[in-house]
Amino acid sequence: MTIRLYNTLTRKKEEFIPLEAGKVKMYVCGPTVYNYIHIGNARPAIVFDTVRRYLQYRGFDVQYVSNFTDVDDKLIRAANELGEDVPTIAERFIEAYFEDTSALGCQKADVHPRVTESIDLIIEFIQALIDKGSAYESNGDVYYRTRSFEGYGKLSHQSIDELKVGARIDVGEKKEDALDFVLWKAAKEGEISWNSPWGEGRPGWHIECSAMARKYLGDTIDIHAGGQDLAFPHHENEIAQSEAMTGKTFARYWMHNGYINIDNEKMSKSLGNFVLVHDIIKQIDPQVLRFFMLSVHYRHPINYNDELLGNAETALERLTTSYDNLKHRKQSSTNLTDSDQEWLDKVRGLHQAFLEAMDDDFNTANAISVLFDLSRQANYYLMEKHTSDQVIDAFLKEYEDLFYVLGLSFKAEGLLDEEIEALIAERTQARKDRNFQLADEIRDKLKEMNIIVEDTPQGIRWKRG
RNA sequence: GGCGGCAUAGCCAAGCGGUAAGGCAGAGGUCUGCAAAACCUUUAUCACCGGUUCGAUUCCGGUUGCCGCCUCCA
Repeated sequence: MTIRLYNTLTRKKEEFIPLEAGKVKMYVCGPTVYNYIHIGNARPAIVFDTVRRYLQYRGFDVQYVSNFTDVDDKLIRAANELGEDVPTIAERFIEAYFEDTSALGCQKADVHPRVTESIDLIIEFIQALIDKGSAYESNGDVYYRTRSFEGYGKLSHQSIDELKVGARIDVGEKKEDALDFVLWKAAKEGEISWNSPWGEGRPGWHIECSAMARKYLGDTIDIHAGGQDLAFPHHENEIAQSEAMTGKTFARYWMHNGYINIDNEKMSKSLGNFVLVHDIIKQIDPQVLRFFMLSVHYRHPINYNDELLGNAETALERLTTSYDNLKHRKQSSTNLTDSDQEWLDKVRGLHQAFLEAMDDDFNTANAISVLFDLSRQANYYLMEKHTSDQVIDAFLKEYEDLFYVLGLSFKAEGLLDEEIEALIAERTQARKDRNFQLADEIRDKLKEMNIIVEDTPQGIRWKRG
């Protein structure tokens, strides 16, 4: 079995073969840290975290790098508006980024390089491009000579002349050609800046990824990923910079995730429909957001609204309830019986189905449907009079493995305090006495205390509401 | 104008040559002291028109309707 993934470069699903057997070098474009991340930023974080987890699960040693753009126009503007300096704002939102993505089940990258910590590197990179004739200085700015790169447009599949139609030249820019893009921006009065061979200034946006990817992952990386909108011009420019620099293929597989719409409209500031992760996870379990995003194939657009999120919550509960019920039943399960082998085979079959789904371009939608198959089988099994530890454990382990790969987890229910224990005992006695009125009163009382009790043939089962 | 994507049940969403996975919602039922959980039953001529094929939701062409990129953007 091999993993196949859709490569934007070739517009085909390709078999994934890393450059170096068993190792994957992966670079994911990170956020510009001038605000809390919105759910659109969360999608690549979640999707590519899942890709990483799956590759690791399949035995690859994954080196995962994701940058922070901690200086640019948006940050400078935010700094001016808030009356703070750029580093302060960047630091605050980098911390917030880690909080938010961690709540969403995303693991930290192996390296999170920042532009402001990579200035020397970037300057060297730009200088090398100038030396090779790929870039030129102009009034303190440095531009990339786009037409000098033969393959320009190969990722977005546009010819350079068609692109020219949409290219723009800002007032004050001194480009040789409309398609040229900036590598180094001369500082305006009072702006945060660094000294360079071309005077005070700061890096342009695209150069940072080329420089940092190369430093941490080498000349050629396996997977380069980001939002769909980054394909052009950002990724196209990265290719031009990096390949002009090294003469080697920059990234072998390009992955791009689709957009999120809010009530069928693009999220935008002008519409005022931005949903920040920071806000939404106060209202819902962050896992629900993750589950919701993974329930759609990563390349397709997702529509977001409260109702859909609510559906996802109910759906996820179906899985966690099934898991909890298995755990509860384990207390009364016994030894292996003759028919158990059949169940173990079923679990194994579902495991294979999960791998097949994920091998096919990380089809998490199908992978999740396998989880529902697993819950159905588990629920069937729980209908049996006798259950064995071995089968229950197999189901539990399968749940845990698959949840882990998708970055989901089960809540630990913890222990009950004495008061609640006593109430449950009292209710059990009341039911034994067939005093159902009292039993129901206690059940209501527990419910008010956020404890839901359920009666099963194996005794009381409780969960937090 | 150029490049690309999408159109599947009330809603969401897989499938992409052999007459439609899964979830949510709805209806009916089983189980239960009542519930809950669970299980069973039930809901689709796959936008439209042509073509290729023994056979198309799935491939090709066209039509219509949405959407994205080409400019900062996940």
